[in-house]
Amino acid sequence: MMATMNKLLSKNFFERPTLTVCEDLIGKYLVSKNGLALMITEVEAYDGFDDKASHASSGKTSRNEIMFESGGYIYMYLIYGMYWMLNIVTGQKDYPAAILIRGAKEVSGPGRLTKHLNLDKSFNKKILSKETRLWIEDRGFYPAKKLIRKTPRIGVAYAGPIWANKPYRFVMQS
DNA sequence: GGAGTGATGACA
DNA sequence: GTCATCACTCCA
Repeated sequence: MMATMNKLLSKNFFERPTLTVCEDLIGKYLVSKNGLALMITEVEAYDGFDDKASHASSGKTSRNEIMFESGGYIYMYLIYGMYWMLNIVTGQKDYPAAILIRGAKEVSGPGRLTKHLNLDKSFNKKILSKETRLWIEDRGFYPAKKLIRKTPRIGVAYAGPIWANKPYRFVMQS
């Protein structure tokens, strides 16, 4: 009988195209050093210079500069003065892209997720790794692609109809 | 349906 | 320096 392998995803997993990484992230485990491991079930892509819903749509700023790095970095930002959003940078250097982790099997909602894992600004610009105390593992679970629903992103009406309606949200059916 | 909350970015 | 905005959550 084969033992279950928990494989820590390496940086090159995140250096691929954002939408591909989104689909592959569903069913992976977000693990923190305090022992919590949550199965990722909902993510959103923010991809490229032209994406009007992305923080990077108007160029590089001190807040979003980490989005321009190569994949595997953590981008944390505060929203509505209360909630930290956890994003994983994707793609190649100088191409701004990231994935918002919106929910897990055990915890739904991006703000609740970070509160549950005690994630805040201190994780910003760090790389996913055991040293950082936050990483993502492949635990051998691969959901059927037809169980991954693609929908428009949440809360991005400000981006205008074209970008608000892009099917950039990936949700695993429960 | 509506309020809370404060860092950030745009503009002057 | 000002000020509007916001990749959300909770309570009614």
